[in-house]
Amino acid sequence: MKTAQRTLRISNTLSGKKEIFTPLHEGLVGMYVCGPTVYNNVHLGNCRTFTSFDIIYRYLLHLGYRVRYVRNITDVGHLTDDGEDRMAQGARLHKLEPMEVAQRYTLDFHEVMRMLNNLPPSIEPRATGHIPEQIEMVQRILERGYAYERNGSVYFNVRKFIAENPGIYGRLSGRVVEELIAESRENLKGQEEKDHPADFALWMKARPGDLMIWKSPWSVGFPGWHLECSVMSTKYLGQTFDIHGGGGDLKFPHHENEIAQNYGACGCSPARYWIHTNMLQLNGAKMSKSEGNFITPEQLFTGTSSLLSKAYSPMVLRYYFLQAHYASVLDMTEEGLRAAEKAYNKMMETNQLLQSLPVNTATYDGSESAHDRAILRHIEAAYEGMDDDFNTAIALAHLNELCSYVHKIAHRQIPLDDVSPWVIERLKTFFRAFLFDIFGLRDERQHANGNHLVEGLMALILDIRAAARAQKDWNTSDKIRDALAALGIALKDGKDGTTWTRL
RNA sequence: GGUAUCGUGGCCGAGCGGUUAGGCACAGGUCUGCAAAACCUGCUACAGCGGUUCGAAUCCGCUCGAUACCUCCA
Repeated sequence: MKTAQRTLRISNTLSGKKEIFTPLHEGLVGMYVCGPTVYNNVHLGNCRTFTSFDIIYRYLLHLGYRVRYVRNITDVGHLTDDGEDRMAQGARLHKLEPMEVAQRYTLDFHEVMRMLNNLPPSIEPRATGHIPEQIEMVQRILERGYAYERNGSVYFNVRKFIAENPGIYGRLSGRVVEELIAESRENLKGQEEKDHPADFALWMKARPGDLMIWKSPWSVGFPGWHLECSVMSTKYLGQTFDIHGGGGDLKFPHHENEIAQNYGACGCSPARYWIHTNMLQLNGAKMSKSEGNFITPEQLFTGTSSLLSKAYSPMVLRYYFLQAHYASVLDMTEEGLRAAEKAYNKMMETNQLLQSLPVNTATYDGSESAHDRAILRHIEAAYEGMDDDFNTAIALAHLNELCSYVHKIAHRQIPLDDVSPWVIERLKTFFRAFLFDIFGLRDERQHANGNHLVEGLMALILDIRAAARAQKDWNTSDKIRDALAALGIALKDGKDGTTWTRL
C-alpha cells in the first residue's frame, strides 16, 4: 500500500473542518500526542485516547508513511487547584520522592499500554529531562516581548499577544478572551501577580517546601505545565509539524496556551492538524472517582470492580473502542462489554477459519465472479472508512460483512470455485493487515491455547470422542463435552470435525 | 451562570439532504443424535415541538436532557 494510492482526510479541530491530509514532507509524518501526568494509575479514559492515537499511528504506518510519534510523560509542572504540583502532591500522599512517584506510575502506564497492545511511541520525552530547553524558550518569549517577570515568576502576556497576532489565540478552543476576562474575575485565587487573569505561568518561583525545583535566570522554581509540550514538540519535530493530538479536555487551556507559546517564541504555528479524542463514560455518566462511578484498567482486566460482574480482557476493551469513532463520546456498559467480547471472539475465530481456507489455484480461470466483486467492494469500503478520519466503526462493519462470506465459503454455501483464488489471498492479507497491523488486536485465544501439553491432551480427547460418536455412543460423547464445559472449554461440532475454544 | 458538542431501535454504536451501517440481544428456520457453533430470515429507529426543502436522523429555531471546557478529577 503506497501513500499516493489513498487520500486521507482528518477532522482538524483547529479549523473545525475535515481536511485532506498532506504531510509537510512527503512520506514523513511528525505526530505529537500529549501523554499522561504520572501521579496516579492511568485512567481508563486515557487508555481510550492513547489507543485512538495508536490506531492513527498504525494506519499511517500501514499507508507507508515514516512516522515520528512523540508522546511525552508529564512529571512536573501540572498543578492542582490548590497550586500544588501533582507530582509533589502524589509524593506527599504516598510518602515518596517525586521521582519515585513518576517512576511507579510510568511503569504502570507502560504496562497497561503493553496489555492494550499499543505500540510505543518513537520518542517518549519527559518534562524534567528538558528543563534547560524550557528555560531557553521562556527567554525567547521574553525577548520577543510576550512575557513579563514578576517576583521571580514569568507569565505569558495574553492580551499583548492577541493584540499583535490577531486570530491565533482562542481559535482552537473557540474562546473569546473578553469573555474569559469577565469569567475569571470572580475566582481569582493567589494570582495577584499576573497582570491579567488570562495570563499563564511560563516559570513559577518555588515556594518554601516545593520539592521539584531548578535554577533559572529568574528564580529557583519550576516550569509551567504547558511549556513542556511546546518545547519537546519543537525539539523533536521542528517548529512546525504535522499532527498534534490529545484528549478533548486539553483543548483549553493547555493546547491554546501551547500554541501561544510556540507562536510567541518563533512567530509560527506549531501543528498543522489538531486531533482531539472524546471522553469515555461509564453507564451513561462521566467517570468520577468522587461519585464512585469509576473503574481502573486493572479492575476491568481482573474483574475486581463492583460495577462489573466479570473480567474483560484488554483486547475486548480495544475492540470496544474500535466500534466507535474516536471523536464521539463513548459510553461503557456491561452489556456493551459483553457484546464486544462476543464479537471479538467471533472475529478472531472467523479469521482463523479464513487463514486456513485452501486456495485451489488450479481452478483459477482469470474471471471475476459476483462474489469476488462483493468481497473486493467491502475491502475497499473498509479502507475508505479508515481514510475518512480513521473511522474504525465503518471499517469494522465491513469486516463483519466479510466474516459472513468467510463462513459461507468455509461451509460450502458458496462453492470455493465461485471465489477467485487471488481474491481469497487478498482477503487473507486484508484481514491480517486490518485486525493485527491497523486495529492492533491480538488473538488472545492463541496465547491461551499455545500450551503443547494442553494441545496434545485436547487432540487425544477429541479423537476418543470422535471414535465414540462414530459408534453412536452418545453417553461418552456428551460426558466428555459436559466435563470439558465445566473446565471452561467449549466444543464446536462442525462438518469437518470438532474444534474447541476456551470460554 | 457562560461557551461548545451531543441526544439514533431492548443495549452499544455508524451516519455529514435522497441505497433499512455493523455488533450484541431477541424470534423463526437450515444443519445436527441432542446442545452449542455456523448460516439464512425477521426486528425500518432517529429526545420533544415548530420551520426550511420536492425530500431531513442529517439544515434552522425553541424546549428538555447529557457531556466537556471555563474551575481540581482524563
